[in-house]
This record gives sequence, structure tokens and C-alpha cells, in this order.
Amino acid sequence: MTVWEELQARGLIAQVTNEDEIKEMVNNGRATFYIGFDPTADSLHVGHFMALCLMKRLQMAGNRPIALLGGGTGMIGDPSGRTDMRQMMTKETIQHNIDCFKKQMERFIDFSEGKALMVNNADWLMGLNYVELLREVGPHFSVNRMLTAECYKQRMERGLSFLEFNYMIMQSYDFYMLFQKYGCNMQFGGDDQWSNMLGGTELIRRKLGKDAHAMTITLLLNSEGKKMGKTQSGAVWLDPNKTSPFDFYQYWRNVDDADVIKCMRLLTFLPLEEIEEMAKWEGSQLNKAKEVLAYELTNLVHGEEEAKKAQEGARALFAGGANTENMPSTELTDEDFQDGSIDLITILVKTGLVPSRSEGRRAIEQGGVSIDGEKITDIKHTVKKEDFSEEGMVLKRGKKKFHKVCVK
RNA sequence: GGGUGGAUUCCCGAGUGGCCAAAGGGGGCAGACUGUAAAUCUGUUGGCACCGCCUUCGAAGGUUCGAAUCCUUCUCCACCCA
Repeated sequence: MTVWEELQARGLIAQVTNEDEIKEMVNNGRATFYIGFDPTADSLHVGHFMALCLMKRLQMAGNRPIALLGGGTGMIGDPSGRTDMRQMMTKETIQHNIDCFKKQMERFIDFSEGKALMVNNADWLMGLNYVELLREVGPHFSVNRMLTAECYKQRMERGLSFLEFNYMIMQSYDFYMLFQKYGCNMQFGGDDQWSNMLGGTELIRRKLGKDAHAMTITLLLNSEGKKMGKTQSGAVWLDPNKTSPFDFYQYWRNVDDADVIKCMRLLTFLPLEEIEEMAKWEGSQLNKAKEVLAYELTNLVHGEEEAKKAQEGARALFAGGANTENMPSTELTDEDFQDGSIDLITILVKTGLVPSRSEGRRAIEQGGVSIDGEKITDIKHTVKKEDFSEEGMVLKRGKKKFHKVCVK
């Protein structure tokens, strides 16, 4: 099976400019391609992860990837797929984020010996002269056409600033530069990047009379059409300090039945035959598939050891509430006790299981809190210092949130 | 620059002097049912010293016994005209 066939079979490919040529190049390892990453946060997330996996797949097939860090484009902010303007970031934040990105990327992609490149578009964007740029590329962009681009549609109703409007030009310019500097003949990106990417191929054709290609990766959407990799409290991060391996594991462990197989295909490196086998599973059997998915992804992102820990921890907890070391935990000190005891609501707040005392009260009243498996419904419940055993006690909020509490 | 309309709790969106911590929906949280799924049903959803008090309706002032609601100024946004 060729790389191209594999990508297609996995459903990774959304749109392409010229299928035959791209297929030919990719399969024969003749492509030098780039994917841009704007430093919008201090950690990569699942969407980036998909892009990195694609890079890796193509790299393994002999193609040369370029990871482009958006030190310059991050100064502008991509309006694609957004209904409001991004908050402008300071230069310091951008630099910090870039540093974080770099570290994480190096774990996935082999950058040694020129097998892959990492460049920053700040290198050429920041020194641009406005008038010169306008004269150089301005004539090749039609405002009329830009405005009809899908990525601006949403913004036409709510307002689009000139700053953001220029994002497409910057991204096009990136491709144009990379094409000349590194012979980069292909660009990949999320499906929401399509119009920006076409801007680049157009610019190259008009300026240089050469062909460049673009391909987009399927956006990871759940069965309801919403972006995956997001939780109530934000994105699912790859940085273990922002999303712990356990939470990361749990996120995938809890995906909808309807999405498991899709996630397997798009995100894991498991052989397709194996995935097809699992696709036949039904009902509660799918639970096993979810375990596989969660384990595989945690393994890829955090390594085997963390993946095992997360899996064992989860199994233990859900099977019977056995205590494990890698549960989030909190230590109480003498100051937390009054007359040798502490009330439950205070503990809940301290552990962060609830954001406020009101919510803690509510959770208890509704029967959502238990200590060592025993449901507590009295909001005045207190715990004596002596009651804490050596291993501490396990506090549970709702069905899936556990926390260990010990005394110093 | 001129005109018009707007800014309400996590989001959308009602509310035009007291009955407003603010309808309704979405989302979230919790319970039941389950497979750590979905769907469904129920409760809940500003904070606290919780039958009471405190802080919220773009910001700051003002009128009033009393303001999310009225007045003034300001900020921001959308649309129309230039």
C-alpha cells in the first residue's frame, strides 16, 4: 500500500489541488512540504498532533517536511474559522510559545541531518517593507476574490479588520518564500486553511510561473460536527503540565461510540486491517476499542510508561476504587484543621474538585460526592484528622473525578 | 466625519422603574438508567457566614424612597451614508 493510499484510506485527506501530481510526488518521496503552526498557545494540541502525524508518515515515505513556526503570522492572527478577532499577542508571548512548540515537535519529528527543517516566518516577514511588499505581491491579489473566500465568509457579517484580512497574504508569501528558499512545492494544513493555501499556490504561479500544490487534512470533528479535542475547560493539550496524561487518556477513553473508529484511523498508527477488525465491533464491545484508542494515543504523546500508568489507574478506579499513586492529590497541613477536624466543603475547594463553596454544597446535596466510596449527603460533614489513613483518602466527585487527600 | 441600531449572567436571548440573581433555549454540573458511550428523565447552574446578606445587566457619574430599565458623558460593535 502506498503512502497516498494509506492517507486516503484513513480519511486524512480533505481537499487537494491536483491529485495525480501530488500522489506521484508523495509516493516517490519527492515532495518537500510544509505545514504552518501559529504560536497561539504555549502548547500544541490535538489538531497540531494530527498535522505532526501526517508529517511523520510522509517523512517515513522519504519526503522532506518543513515545520514552519508562525513567529510572523502570529503577530497578525488568522481569521479563518473564527467569528471574533483573536486577542493580539505580545512579542514575548509569541517567542515563548514558539519555544514550547519547538520542544514538543522535536519529540515527534526527526529533525536531524536535514531530514526535516524547522523555520520561523518571522525571519522574512518581520523585515518586510510595506510599500515594497505591496508592489511585489499586491497586484496579484484580487480583493473581490479574497472577499468571497470561505474563510472570510463568517467574518463578513461580524466584522473583519484590515489586520486579519492581510493574514492570507502573509501565508501566501510564506509559501512563496519557502518555494524559493527550500524548493518547497507543497503545503499541508487544516481544512480551514484551504483558501489561505490556495493564495500561496496562486502567488507562486503568478510570480514564478511554477506549479505548487496544496492539500488539506480532514478536521477532526465528532459525529455532531463539532471540533474534537476540546473540553469545557479548553483544549486537550499535549503538554503534560496542561493536560495530565491521565486526563488525556480519559478524554479518548470517553469519546462517543460513533467516533472511536474514525479517531483510530485519523490519529493512530495502528495498521488499517486491525482498525477494520475493530470497526465490526458493536455495543459494549466498543468499550474495548476506546481503551485501545486511549492507550495508543497516550503512548504516542506521552510515552509507554505514562500510557500504562494512565490505563492501570483508570482500570483500578473504575473497577472498584482501588487507590493508586498517580491520582491527583492534595496534602493538608495542620493549619487546615480546626479543633482537629475539617469540613468536607473546605476539602473539596482545596482539592479543586469544585470551584466554589456554593458548588461544593450543591454537589454534596445532590449526592455527587463520596469519600472512600461512601456517599456523603450532609453538607456539614466534617472529617477528623485521625480519620485520615496512611494512604490518605479518596474523594470522588461525580462519576469520573477522583482526588486523593492526605495529611502531612 | 454624519446617521441608525446595539452592548444583559458561560453562550444565545427575553426583560423598558419596584414582584429581578434576572424568562426561555443551549451548554455545564449532579442524580437515575447504562458500557467510564449515546439517547432519555429529574434536579441544579453568581458568591458567601445559604430560610439572611453581598456583588452582577459595556464604563463612569446623575435622577429616584427604589434603576438592567430614566438622564449625561465615555468606550466598543454592527449597518447605512461619505
